[in-house]
Amino acid sequence: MEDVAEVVGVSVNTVSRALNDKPDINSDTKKKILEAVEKLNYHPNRLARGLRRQKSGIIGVIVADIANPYFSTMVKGLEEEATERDYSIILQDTDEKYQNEVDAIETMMEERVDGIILSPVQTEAGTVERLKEQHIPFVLVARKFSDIPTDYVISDERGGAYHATKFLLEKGHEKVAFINGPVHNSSALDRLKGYRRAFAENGVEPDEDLITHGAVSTEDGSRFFKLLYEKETDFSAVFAFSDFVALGVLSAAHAKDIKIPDDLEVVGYDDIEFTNCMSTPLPSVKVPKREMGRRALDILLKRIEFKGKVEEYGGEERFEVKLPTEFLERS
Amino acid sequence: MEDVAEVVGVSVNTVSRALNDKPDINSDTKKKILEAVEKLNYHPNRLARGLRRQKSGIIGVIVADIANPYFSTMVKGLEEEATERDYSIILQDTDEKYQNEVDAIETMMEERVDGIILSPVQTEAGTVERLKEQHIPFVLVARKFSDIPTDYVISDERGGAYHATKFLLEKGHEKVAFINGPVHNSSALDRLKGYRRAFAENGVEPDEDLITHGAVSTEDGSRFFKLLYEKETDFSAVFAFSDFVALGVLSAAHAKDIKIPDDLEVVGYDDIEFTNCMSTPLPSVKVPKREMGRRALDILLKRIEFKGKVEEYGGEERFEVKLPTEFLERS
DNA sequence: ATCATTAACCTTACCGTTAACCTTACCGAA
DNA sequence: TTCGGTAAGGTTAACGGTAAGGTTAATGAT
Repeated sequence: MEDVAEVVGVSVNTVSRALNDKPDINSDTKKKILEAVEKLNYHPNRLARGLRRQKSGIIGVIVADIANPYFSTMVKGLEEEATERDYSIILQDTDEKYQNEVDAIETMMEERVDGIILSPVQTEAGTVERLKEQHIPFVLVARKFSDIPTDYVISDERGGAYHATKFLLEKGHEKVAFINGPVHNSSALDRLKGYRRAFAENGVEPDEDLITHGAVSTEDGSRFFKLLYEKETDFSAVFAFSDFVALGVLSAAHAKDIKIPDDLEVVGYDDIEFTNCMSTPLPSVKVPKREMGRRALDILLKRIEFKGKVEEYGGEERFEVKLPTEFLERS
Repeated sequence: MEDVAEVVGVSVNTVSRALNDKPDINSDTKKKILEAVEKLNYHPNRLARGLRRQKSGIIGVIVADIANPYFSTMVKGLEEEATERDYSIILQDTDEKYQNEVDAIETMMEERVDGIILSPVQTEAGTVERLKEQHIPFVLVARKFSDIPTDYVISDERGGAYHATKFLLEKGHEKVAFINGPVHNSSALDRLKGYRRAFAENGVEPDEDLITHGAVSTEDGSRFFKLLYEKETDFSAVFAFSDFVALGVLSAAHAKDIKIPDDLEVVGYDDIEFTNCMSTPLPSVKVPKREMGRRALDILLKRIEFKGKVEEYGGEERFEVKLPTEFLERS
């Protein structure tokens, strides 16, 4: 910046003002400065700016598994919105391990991020509590804690699961197995509620033995299906926690020569791109992943901008966004 | 830091020394300082550290589409390695648009990243030229420029395509259509070489009309397949640029009541998780995506550390890493 | 002619660290 | 005793910006 100032013959401060569209600057001078900036290929130093302004312009993003299209699509939305609004994002992946989440937040605090977007590993809630205590702006995405009030952006998991289950029940299946996600996971819990509601509405009780928890990966899907199948073959449909889990089910079913959808009907969740292209397409629940990312970032920036004004609302106002899901029948 | 210094009764410099494992510090003092750091919940400011050290500790990562598992898995590897080595990563997505790449690099220079990992949009090479000119450490991943020497980490695309094509030829297919990626894309070019080599080795010339370029998405796969099918039905197998493209082919074929693999045999590329789980699994080429990310970061850090010593090797030494691929037959 | 106003700058200090250099007390050797 | 060496610190300046407040010359009103 000093070089630019020297070339133009002004002080560094004037250069700073020119670059930040501040008042008190002649438009001719400004033009000259911008030209010099261009010619010298000058790039303002965001570290220095951040240090002085006490605002890094960086948002921390912590997800459970970036390799999963569910999260990576969300991150895509986040990144788009961030770039549009001149923020950078720092990414960390927890691999669903709580300790990694703790470490990630530590790093982000040192990095002086202006706020955090978090998809929490939900085995413990300590990190979220700490973020609250320390008044670091943050927004949860995809997952929430029902007993801790925070800003969050989720999708209508209950509704999605409800429609998926209802679809199967209406097709005449009475025994619908549910291979659900981990019990601590809020998505899994909400989907279970939707599943139960669909049954309740039909005046039937679901068979509790057909409800299992803990499936995440494709392998889990295969494993859980085999276990269910071996001890209780009395079900004609499976509602899987995710498309990946559903794929595991399909794969295991295929190995056992079970015909889809005649012998067994399977429904997934998340609408991962490919599930539509299979020879027997997998019905699934479409989740607005990208939009979730965008919204979360938007809310976070609101929090950051109005940080001082939180008291105006008694510090109690929350952004609790639930975006609609859509069941895709794929007949 | 000042607070910590005051509590312990030393100067800030001593605190700094304690935190950076520098010499000239008494171990008792150090212990006291670390305790105070803990108690006060002090987090060193990386902005200030970066400013002073002229090293941000941040790596810029630019990919073409983070929502694509190919890239997101790579990023997972990158992130793992970066976290292990105490670097943070800033992520930007170009959406395969060159202008976004230009902007992304601009941002990263302002952010004073210590180096850049780039999967270039290859419609233009200006950004890479500029990175070279400005001596910014960078490593290309997944894609390279054959006419511009740089560090890069890619996979053996030629070999992968060769084996995939050979597989089809050996099964008796003489007419193998190739629905390839964009012509400017180095992966596509290398895969084409592999495709040709397999033919050459068989003493056959591929039918040039069966080679098409420009497919990326599932929709492209469907579209290109339909076009090929309409004007020339004389092929019994398709080698697709990616699993996504292959899915599009399968989907379109299914719509035309073409039986897989009896009427048409399809092979994909990338080994995206799900392709193994379909009722007729899709043969594909396994690419060590995660490993590519890790290696690229490792090389970048070497460059960063030895920045001053490049001259020792005449500034000419390059890291040109080609990781092995593996054809998955999935019989 | 005098003074207040204002546009357009300049000066200074500071953001939180760390590199480089200086200080002090103590110890053993000459 | 005097001196050099060393361990364990302290002091200062600088990294590259920006906020806050001061300066200057021109302008206009009185």
